[in-house]
Amino acid sequence: MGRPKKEDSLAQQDVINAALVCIDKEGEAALGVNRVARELGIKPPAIYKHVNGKAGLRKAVVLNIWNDYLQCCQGAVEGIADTAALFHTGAQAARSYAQNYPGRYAVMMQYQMRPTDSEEAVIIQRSLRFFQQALQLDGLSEAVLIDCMRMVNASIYGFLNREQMELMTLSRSSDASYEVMLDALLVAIAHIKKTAEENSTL
Amino acid sequence: MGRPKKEDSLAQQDVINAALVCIDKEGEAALGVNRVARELGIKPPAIYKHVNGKAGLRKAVVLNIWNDYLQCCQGAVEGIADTAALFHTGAQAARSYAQNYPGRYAVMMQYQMRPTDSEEAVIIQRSLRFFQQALQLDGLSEAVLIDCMRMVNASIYGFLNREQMELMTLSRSSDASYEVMLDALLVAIAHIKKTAEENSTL
DNA sequence: TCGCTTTAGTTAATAGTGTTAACTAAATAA
DNA sequence: TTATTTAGTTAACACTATTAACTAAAGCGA
Repeated sequence: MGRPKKEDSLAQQDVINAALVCIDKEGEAALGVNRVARELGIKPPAIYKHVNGKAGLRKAVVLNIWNDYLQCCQGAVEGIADTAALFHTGAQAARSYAQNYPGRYAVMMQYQMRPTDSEEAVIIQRSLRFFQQALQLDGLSEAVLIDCMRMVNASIYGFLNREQMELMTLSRSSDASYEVMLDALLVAIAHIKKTAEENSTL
Repeated sequence: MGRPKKEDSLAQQDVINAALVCIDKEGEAALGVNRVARELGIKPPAIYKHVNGKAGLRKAVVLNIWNDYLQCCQGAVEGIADTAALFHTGAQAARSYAQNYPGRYAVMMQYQMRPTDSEEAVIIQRSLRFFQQALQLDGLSEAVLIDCMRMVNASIYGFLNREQMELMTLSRSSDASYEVMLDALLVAIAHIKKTAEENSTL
């Protein structure tokens, strides 16, 4: 049946890679059909043979970035035993990624993930699991676990976002503020666990 | 000299109001020259007589939303004395605004504020002052104060953002998680203050 | 080998965005 | 009244995303 593959023709991954180049060079706004086609040296309509328009391009690129990001973070914490060290290292890895690839980070975080989409749901699960395992929140009730995860995710995401928005202009080093926040979060988690235990044994 | 004002001609505030209507009806993407002109019943180029293109429109609308938002939050905490109650009420007001006006909140938060711009700098100062006074962090060193403010802002901003991204789909009530986080943040702040004191008296 | 089919790419066209320039008409100030 | 100012217009241009129709090359089966 016809023409299944040719060696030098473009694959979907080539389109994604070109999009990443665009994003790294020019930021989130460079993620568009026309701009990426220009990068590939083809005309815009040809992209539709590899990806489903702008929406499909965005989705494919976002999933790719998320996988890369999670792999980075997972790799950074490999082999660490101590909980606090694990958490700090993971959080630092996340911040490093955001600083090394600000465009990718912005694209990834601004994308509205849909738990209804099976591929995106997998990523959501993996990303939740990352800090969950880093914090070793095992023997907890469902509600307490969720509360802790929501707080940690919100705080770290929020900090990195405010930093990317260049809203950390005050004299104080943001590196130091981040470390202070991570320590404080561990205390906050301990507090959440403690009050939950108290309420359950009343 | 000519024609200073006419009663029924459009003013800049009319353009901003029309933009707010668009945003409330259709979300952040509706903030554009063409869409707003349609809402006003004029042709797109006429908007340039009142506002400096898309960038000027965005800026004017964002400043307007920020003022409205801060007024809302300030009004909510008026007359409250207890620190914890003040913080909780302020944080709840912020969340209510985000829930009542998701489009405005998205526009406001995605806008890259520039401390170099005098009008935007005023807003940044006011917004920082809000949680600072709500937490009554008076007798602290500059560094500790900044660390606390950065953590609180990051956590609250992050939580509201994750919520708007519809990433709080788990069974657990997000209202409850928010309350738990606010309590935990107060504990975290106390911890930051304490360790700072210990380090300074070593 | 010859053709048939598939497919990556093309051109052309449509609809939407933001923006500038040139013009019109009305309202005011002199 | 006359001159000036200005809110709005139309026309045009440069982008964006997208579809339809076409081209040409690659592979499959005969």
